[in-house]
Amino acid sequence: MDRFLSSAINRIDSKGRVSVPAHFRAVVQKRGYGDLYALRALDVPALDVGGLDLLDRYEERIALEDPFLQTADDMSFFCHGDGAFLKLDQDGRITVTDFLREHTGIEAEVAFVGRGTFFQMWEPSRLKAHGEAVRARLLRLRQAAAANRRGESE
Amino acid sequence: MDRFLSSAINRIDSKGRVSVPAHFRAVVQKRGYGDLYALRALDVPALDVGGLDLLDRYEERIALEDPFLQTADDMSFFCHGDGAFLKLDQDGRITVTDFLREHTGIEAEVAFVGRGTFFQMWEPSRLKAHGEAVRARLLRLRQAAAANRRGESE
DNA sequence: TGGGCGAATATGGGCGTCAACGGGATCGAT
DNA sequence: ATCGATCCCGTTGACGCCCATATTCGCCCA
Repeated sequence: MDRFLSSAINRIDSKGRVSVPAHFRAVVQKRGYGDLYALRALDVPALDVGGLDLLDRYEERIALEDPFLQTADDMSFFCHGDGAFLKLDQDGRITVTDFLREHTGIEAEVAFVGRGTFFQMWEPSRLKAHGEAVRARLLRLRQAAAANRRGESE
Repeated sequence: MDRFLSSAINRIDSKGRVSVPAHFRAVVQKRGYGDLYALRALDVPALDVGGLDLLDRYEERIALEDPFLQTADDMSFFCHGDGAFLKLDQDGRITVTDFLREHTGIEAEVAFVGRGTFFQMWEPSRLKAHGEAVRARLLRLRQAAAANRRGESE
């Protein structure tokens, strides 16, 4: 398996370390990621974590912008400057720095969520709330679509 | 790694010196930069620091301007005249001169921010404010794009 | 089908190394 | 002689390395 799938919650120890789920570590190795890179997600209190190829996508996008306009600068600032390296120690743990805690609200536990080509880190209770909100939105969407279809057929 | 990534905050000592993050120093060496060159960023209170190829970028920009107009002259003055060399001592520190403090408001601490091909130096609290502004702009961009897509599909 | 064994994983903590930091010593220019 | 810049060394604290323990889960066998 070469994609980040499913989720897990792990505890942060007294030294501020947390184990990355073994399954994720296997994917990291299979994909040949040396270092992990974490970005603060734009609209949710979560971190997007992946290899450096995570940046490639952003850099391609930036290349489409006029490099002398503000937007290109903002994008570069966001992906180059507002990220952090997560170094796996040889037991497969990373240290949770203030940089990570600030954006996510993480304190004692971390929820790891697979997202295919990358994974996310959440504060568990916020993840739960977010998950419920996502389900509610999708449900409304589905019901709205059904209502439209009934309306059209009349 | 050959790009300037992530960020760090370091203290200025009583002699006015500050350590350039070890990770950045490694990139400097890998890129073969002898001296570092610092330019005052145009629209933010930050310094753009990199090798002399940093100038290439600005010179390309100037080349796009009509040499008979004032803008080209202004730009040349800005990038050729308004920069400073930063010499790394053998512990990897630079001295923070008034030239650097003036434009940035730096006093006791320096925030180093990777930007891919170069890095920036900020006064930490100003960096924080700027970062939030950038995120807000990017979020608006994202939401505007989502609204467009909905609009098209109707 | 239930119990127990063993491997893999999560977790806790001691220890060495390195980077950031502080300050004395040296050199040179004014 | 003084000031400033550079070198050099010692200290400190954070982080990575290593090993020990615990807990979970799957597997095998009775």
